Amino acid sequence: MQRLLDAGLAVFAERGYHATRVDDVVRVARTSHGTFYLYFANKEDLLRALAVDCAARLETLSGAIGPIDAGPAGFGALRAFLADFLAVYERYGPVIRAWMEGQVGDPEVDRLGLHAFAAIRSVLTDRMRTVGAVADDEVAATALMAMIERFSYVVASQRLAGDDDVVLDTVAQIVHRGFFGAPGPTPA
Amino acid sequence: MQRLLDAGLAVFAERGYHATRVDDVVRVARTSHGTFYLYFANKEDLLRALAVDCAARLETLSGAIGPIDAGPAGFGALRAFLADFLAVYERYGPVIRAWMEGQVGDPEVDRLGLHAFAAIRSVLTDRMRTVGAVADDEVAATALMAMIERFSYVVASQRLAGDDDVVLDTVAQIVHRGFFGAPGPTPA
Amino acid sequence: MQRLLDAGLAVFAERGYHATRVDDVVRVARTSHGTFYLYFANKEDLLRALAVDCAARLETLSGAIGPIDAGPAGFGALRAFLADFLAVYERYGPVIRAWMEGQVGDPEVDRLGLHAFAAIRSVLTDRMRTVGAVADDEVAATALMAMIERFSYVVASQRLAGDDDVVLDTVAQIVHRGFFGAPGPTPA
Amino acid sequence: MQRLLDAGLAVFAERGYHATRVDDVVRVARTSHGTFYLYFANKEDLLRALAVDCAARLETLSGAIGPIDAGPAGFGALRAFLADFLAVYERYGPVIRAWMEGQVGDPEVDRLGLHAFAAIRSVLTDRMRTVGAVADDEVAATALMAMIERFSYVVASQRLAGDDDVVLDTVAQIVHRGFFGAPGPTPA
DNA sequence: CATGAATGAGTGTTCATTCAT
DNA sequence: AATGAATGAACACTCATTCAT
Repeated sequence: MQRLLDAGLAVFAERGYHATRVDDVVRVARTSHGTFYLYFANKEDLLRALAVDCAARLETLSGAIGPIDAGPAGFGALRAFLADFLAVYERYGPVIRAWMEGQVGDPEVDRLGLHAFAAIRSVLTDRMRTVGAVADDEVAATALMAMIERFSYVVASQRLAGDDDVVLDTVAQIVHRGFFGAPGPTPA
Repeated sequence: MQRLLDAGLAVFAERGYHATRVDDVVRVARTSHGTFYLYFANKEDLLRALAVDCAARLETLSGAIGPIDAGPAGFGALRAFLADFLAVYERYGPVIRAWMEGQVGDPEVDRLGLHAFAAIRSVLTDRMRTVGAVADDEVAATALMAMIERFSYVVASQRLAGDDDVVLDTVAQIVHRGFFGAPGPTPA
Repeated sequence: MQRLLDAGLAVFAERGYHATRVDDVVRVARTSHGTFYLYFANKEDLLRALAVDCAARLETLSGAIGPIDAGPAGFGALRAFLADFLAVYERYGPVIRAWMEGQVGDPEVDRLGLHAFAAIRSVLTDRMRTVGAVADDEVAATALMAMIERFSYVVASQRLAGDDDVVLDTVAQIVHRGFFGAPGPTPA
Repeated sequence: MQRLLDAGLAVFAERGYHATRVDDVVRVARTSHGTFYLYFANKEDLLRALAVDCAARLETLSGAIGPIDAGPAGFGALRAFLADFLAVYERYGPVIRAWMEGQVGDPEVDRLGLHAFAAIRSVLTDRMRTVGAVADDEVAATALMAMIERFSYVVASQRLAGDDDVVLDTVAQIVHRGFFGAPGPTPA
């Protein structure tokens, strides 16, 4: 049931996965405990369902990453990817955080996360492979994902003052230069 | 008491803060429940004590950050800072993760984390202010901290294959170039 | 819920408030811990609920006290009040004892008790004020309540051998004469 | 050890027997847990020791009760007894309350209390037996003791406003008239 | 399909008691 | 005799899960 999925995301976002009680989800979804267990085997299963949705969204997103090179077009592609990722994070933040924090305990949830992130990392390393400007592509891609996740977190939770566009520009700039050594577009 | 602090870090690292039972900590420390509550008011209080220690370590660390400029000396200072942070993370990872994941609920723990990270961010933005190469210093410092924390996590949890030196070089390179636009030392 | 209230009274009566474990109440009520906490926030809350009921019963009772004078009618009114109080005590003894022993720690329970007893004391002093035969009305009313509570206790707990009617007569006699100096009805 | 006995009385008086922790007693007595268990087998044993002392005091007191008749001399004897009892209560209140509330669980404590009170009741019924003015001597004595205990409690805990002499007079008056039907001394 | 009262295993916390020093 | 750190059994309370309606 859609209302339960939405409620789950809302409560996970507010309290975190471990601290949310099924009771909270049920109350926010304006339904009953019985109904919850009609659609989900248990609390973990709700997260699993959300993880499936999120993974699908990220799949689409990673398929749409354009070639990232040292020039302005590459910068644009990178910035677009960051913006897309942020959009997914705004809805599926709790799922992505559960993946990054890696302590849910459910192997299926972990698997979905590892798979989704591996796909993105693989596309990114592929798109940026030509450069060879960094010592280790795998490390670079991991660091990049970490940075993107955190930046999405601080933006999504409004812990970072400032206009979203400037934030996106700044992060894209750092990443672009970090990976290509190119100066990138001059900051406004 | 030292045994309890060590056990706390070990179990928090393995299971995560929410999932660790006092019973686990007590078993690892080879002591009893009674003894635990002799030294700590409750589970949160153990994390608080660890947070105090960790904050002190980070305080020292942030005081030792040298000037970071576009040249090789700046690169060295940055790499040294990353290495130092990683060393702290290797012990206090669970505390730092609790801070980043921000869902412990104890205001004192939060305060310690915010304070410690603000100190580091402030030193970093100060040391790197002259450059003016990024659109927003605050955003840059936040993104930087996020990246450092995640990179420490993947290194500390051995989720990243590869020699630590190469990892440090790669991350330092990305960061240095990202913030200064300089090519940095040629990767080996 | 009614079963829990009854079980609470039964176990409080048998073991005393402090010594009763929630487990006892639950076992007597033939229900589970979960159900207990569904209806009551904690053990104190159960006592509180009982205290509310008891206070209501005493409220009714104190409203029904007739004018108590030196004559046979006054004696009858007093005896009737004692009998009524005893009836309430037979069910709510543990609550009344908790009030008299005054060591529950819950301000709301204390408030209910003080209020209920103040109401009775106030009616009694009012009804008996005309006499002026005692040095201090407030002291007299307090001593009277104490005597009534204890007498109820020993009767309710069968610690006093003898027919209830004789006991009632004896106490009413002592009280009536104590307050009015009148000989009262000749003991049978 | 005397300091432990004193501390026990102090803490029992403040918190009640069930709610006092050995730790409190030890802290007030400025000694250690080890020392406590050097002198007393357990917490109950402390109460038992205090009960022995209190019983001895009451023994003395009950031996000193003079003949109580309807005249002024009887009133004086009664008032003197009340004053003596109050003096004992001021120190041993917690013990007497433990006896009256009858829920300590230790048979020896109960036995001491029952014995001490039985002695007083027996002396009182003996001293007042000649009168024959009440329906049941045993009931009368029980009610009397109850009244005395409560009156001592409210006086000792300063829950009753007013000069102690007036309180003593009032209670003695009520009791004297209650048991003898005599008007007693005119209140001042 | 939907409900929500009932359940009880699991966990945090307390505190009387012990014993090595 | 005195200490106080250590113990663990006992208890209060929570919350994911079930099932009769």
